[in-house]
Amino acid sequence: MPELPEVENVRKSLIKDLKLGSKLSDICFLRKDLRFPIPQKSLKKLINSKLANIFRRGKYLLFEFTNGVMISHLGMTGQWRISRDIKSLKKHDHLYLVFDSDIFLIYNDPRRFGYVDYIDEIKLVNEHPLFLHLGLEPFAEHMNFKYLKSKASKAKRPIKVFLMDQEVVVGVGNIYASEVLFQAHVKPSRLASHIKDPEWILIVKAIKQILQNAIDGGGSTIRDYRKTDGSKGSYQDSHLVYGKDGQPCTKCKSPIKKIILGGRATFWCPKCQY
DNA sequence: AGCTGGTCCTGATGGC
DNA sequence: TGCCATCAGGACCAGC
Repeated sequence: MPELPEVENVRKSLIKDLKLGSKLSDICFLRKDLRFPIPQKSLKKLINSKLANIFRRGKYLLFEFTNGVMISHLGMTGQWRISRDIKSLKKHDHLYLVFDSDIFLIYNDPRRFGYVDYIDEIKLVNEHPLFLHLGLEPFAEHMNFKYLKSKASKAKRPIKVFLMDQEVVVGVGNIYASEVLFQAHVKPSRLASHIKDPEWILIVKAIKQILQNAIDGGGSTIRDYRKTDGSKGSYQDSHLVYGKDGQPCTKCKSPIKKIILGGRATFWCPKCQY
C-alpha cells in the first residue's frame, strides 16, 4: 500500500514527532506475529537506548537506536501513529513503543502484510535477507536510463511490472507505476526489453519527478494511508490515470482504460500512450 | 534466469 | 438486512 512517497512522509513526520535523542522506555507486543514472527526478544534489547535516527530504504523504515535497529515494512495497510494516551488503543494495533515514558508510537495493520525485524547495527542492513537484492533508490544519480535499460535487456515482462520490481528500482508501487508511464507516454503492457532509449529517458525523468511531487504533496491516500497524525495525503488529487477508468483523459479526453498486468490493476490512456 | 500465479490477512464495496 | 464475490497501495515463494 504505502509506496515510497508515503513511507518518506512517515519518516519525516516521525522524526518531528519523536525527536532524535529521546529514550525508548518500553516496547510492548499485542500479538506474536505479523507477516513474520515478531522478534520480541531482540527488539526488547532496544529498551533504555536512545533514538539516533530514522532512515528509509525503498519502502522500509529503519529506526536506529544506540543499541540496535528496528526495521519496519508497512505492507499494504500498516500505519505508525503517535499518541499520548495509551488507553486509545484500537483494533489491529499490534505493538507499540514508549518514548520518554509518555509518547506512544503505535503500529496498526489490519491485513498484517507488514512486519518488523531487528538488526544489531545500521551498517549490517545491506546483508539482511530482505535488503540483499534491493535495486537503486529512485533519486540516486546512477538511477539513469542506462541502468534501467541494462536491467531490462532480457526482461520479457511488461514495463509496468518491471518498474514495480524492487530489485530494479525501489519504491515504485502500483499507483506510481501507472502514473509514471502515463507521463512518459509509454503503454504499460510493452515488454521492458523493447523500450527505446528516448522512452527510458522519459521514464527515468517521470519516476524522479512524480515520486518527488508525491513526497511534497504528503503522499497519496486512496483508502488506508494516513500520516502519523491521522490526516490524509493530498497527492491522490494529482493522479491522472490511477483509479480513473472510464473517465476522460486529462490530455486528450479519450476514456482511461483499466487492464490487469502481473495480477495488478493498471490504468492507462490508449491514445496518449504507445 | 526470469516470469506467473498462489498466498498471507482483513475490510470495504457492490450485486442479488 | 444478509450473503457472497470481488477487490485493495506488497512481496515472498514454488513451480514452470
